Amino acid sequence: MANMGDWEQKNLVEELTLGMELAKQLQIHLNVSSSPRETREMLLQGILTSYEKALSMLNLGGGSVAGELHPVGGIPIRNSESPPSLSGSPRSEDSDRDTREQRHIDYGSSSRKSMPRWTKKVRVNPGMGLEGPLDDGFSWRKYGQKAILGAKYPRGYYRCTHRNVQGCLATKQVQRSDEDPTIFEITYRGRHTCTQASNSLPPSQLGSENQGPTTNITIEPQQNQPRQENNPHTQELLLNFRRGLKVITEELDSGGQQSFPADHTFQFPSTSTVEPENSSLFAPSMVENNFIQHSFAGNKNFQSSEPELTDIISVAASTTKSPTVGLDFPYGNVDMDPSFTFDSSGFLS
DNA sequence: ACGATTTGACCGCC
DNA sequence: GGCGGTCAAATCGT
Repeated sequence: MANMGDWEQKNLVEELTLGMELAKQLQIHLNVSSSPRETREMLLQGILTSYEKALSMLNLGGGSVAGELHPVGGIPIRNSESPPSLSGSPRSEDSDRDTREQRHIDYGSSSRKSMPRWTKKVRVNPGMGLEGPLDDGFSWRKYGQKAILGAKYPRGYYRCTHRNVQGCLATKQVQRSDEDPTIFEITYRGRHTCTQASNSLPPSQLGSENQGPTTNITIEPQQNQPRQENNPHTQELLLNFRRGLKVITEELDSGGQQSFPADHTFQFPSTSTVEPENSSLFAPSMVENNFIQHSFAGNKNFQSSEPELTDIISVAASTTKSPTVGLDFPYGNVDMDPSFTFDSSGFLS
């Protein structure tokens, strides 16, 4: 606490640095005719987001400049910790993407002391399944499930698979929204300290936990920081980004530790095609239709499918494997096979 | 056989 | 005391 100011400044710098990096990438892409427009737009979006965030930081409390982050609960924004590094919303880019995620910064509660915590909401398309949103690129292991007072659905507790091995304390909670069963709130706590997780990069590249093996975006940590905290937030965002998913930050709370953005670089392969990656987990069709961006909130229709969704989620959450290209699971295929079962509770059975 | 999931019990905080 | 979160034994799946 004493140094909040420092934090802010640091985050601000990081944000701006990220923006600069993106700008550089964009510059490169502008010179490459083969560079897909989409990529450029994404980069541009990232830059804008970065600026918006930076401005928000400067205006602290002033509501978001662009209106992207809303502290939950309408918080007076205390700048306490660090804002997400990259959270912005890659705008609502297109519409269709399968899932929509929203993140929230949770500034206030510091229940589990010290641990940064951020929540994101993920909407899943009912008929299709899981996928995307839930797969954040990390390997999670479910260690509990509990009915929450007032909540219609139970909350699932997950921790990093490498907890014992590498002491990674990252955990996450997945809870389905009562209101809109298609929405799941995923709260992350702590950051990954494991070498990484699920995504798996080839050993040679280890050190970067990003999920970027594939397609569009890759983040590369600096050498100095072999294992940096993986801020799920960011990480996921990037993941989604690369997948073309829509990510909206709603709530975040970070305890501040990371220096994330500054060290990463986005890389977009010129041809971003979405690919193999999706193939394993996301069927193309799913990817495209998975989400309807409207809000079908309130549809009771979905309710019928709730169980499925939940299952899906849990599965996805737990499995969290990373699809894709050959380098995916370092750990073995363990996580790969979700065989979900449905259960009335709506969670995994 | 190994590792993940399930589920009731236990623990700590409000 | 109640509730959320975690532990751990039993169970399940691969």
